[in-house]
Amino acid sequence: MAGPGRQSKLEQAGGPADASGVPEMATIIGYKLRRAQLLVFQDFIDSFAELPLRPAEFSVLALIARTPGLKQSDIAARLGIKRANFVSLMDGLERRGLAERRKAAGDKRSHSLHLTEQGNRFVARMVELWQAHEQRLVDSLGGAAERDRLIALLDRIIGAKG
Amino acid sequence: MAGPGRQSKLEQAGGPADASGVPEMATIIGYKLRRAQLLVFQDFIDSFAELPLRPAEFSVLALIARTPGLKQSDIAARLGIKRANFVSLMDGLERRGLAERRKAAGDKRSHSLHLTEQGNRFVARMVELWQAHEQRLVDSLGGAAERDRLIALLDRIIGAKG
DNA sequence: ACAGAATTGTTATGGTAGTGAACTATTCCG
DNA sequence: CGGAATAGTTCACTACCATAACAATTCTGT
Repeated sequence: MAGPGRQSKLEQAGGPADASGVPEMATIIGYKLRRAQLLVFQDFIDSFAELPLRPAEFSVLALIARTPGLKQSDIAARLGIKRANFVSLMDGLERRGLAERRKAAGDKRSHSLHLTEQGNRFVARMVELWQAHEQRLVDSLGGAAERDRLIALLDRIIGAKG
Repeated sequence: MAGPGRQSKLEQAGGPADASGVPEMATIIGYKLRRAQLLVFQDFIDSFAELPLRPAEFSVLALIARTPGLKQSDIAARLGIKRANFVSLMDGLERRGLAERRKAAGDKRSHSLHLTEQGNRFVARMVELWQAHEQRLVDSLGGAAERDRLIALLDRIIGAKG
């Protein structure tokens, strides 16, 4: 708690800190993470000016495309979306004719989710736009190897939660 | 656009994709970034249950502590906060007696921002709690070297925007 | 010096997400 | 069968972010 004079024990968790230990924002993981994420999402939004599509909608369509027939709760849970919030999201996709709820076979409570024909065409174009966006990111990182390293590091933070 | 049968040109930007090119969420940079950021912020919030303090407030206090006397617009701009939204944020810190607006010397329009005495004590405790949080993150990453690698990769995405 | 442009802080307002509680219909289970 | 659990939905509430407008002040060019 005293003034200056010692400097050995600093630098354990945070990066450069001033005499009082207050960290510089540039060295804080959460801060950098947030800034990077906002920029990536903005680039995503810009990339999809033509469609348009928000990140959450993209993830829902991609998941339905890969695993059609899952019920709403499953899709929502896999994406970390509360089922209450998922309703209006799915309403929007249905209103646009991209996806649809079907009465699930065995369970009259649940809906199984599928793409429509139009949804399939939409997803094809969506994937093209996404690839351009993702390629831009990979380039900024310096290559696919760096992309993999970044994903691996983020996975360590995310841990078992997949 | 045809069916299966070719596979050479895939894997340019995105990771594993199915036959139609739809990416798996686990390989998407923006998705992982968002998930990791949400988890980090949640851990931050939990770490500050005792104070309590939100990430944006933390960043403002840390910046004022390191560079007292800056005017509102400067602090807001450095943190990427619109000055309109900064007002209520600063109101809260002032109401809690942690920071204060002083009439700037040369310019009667602007306010220079400073910590109060209580604010200094608060920041000292805040830094302790933050270090525990950050240490937890560094541990999950596998060490300080991995932290540095992550920051470096995120900086590539952020680019010149600091 | 003075008029017009720019800056600072502020208010008001709207949009978008995300949360928890409560409700209906249905299914599960003892 | 009857109570507990589940799926989807609605609702009220909050947090956050953006834009536009405004008053006070400062800057700038002539």
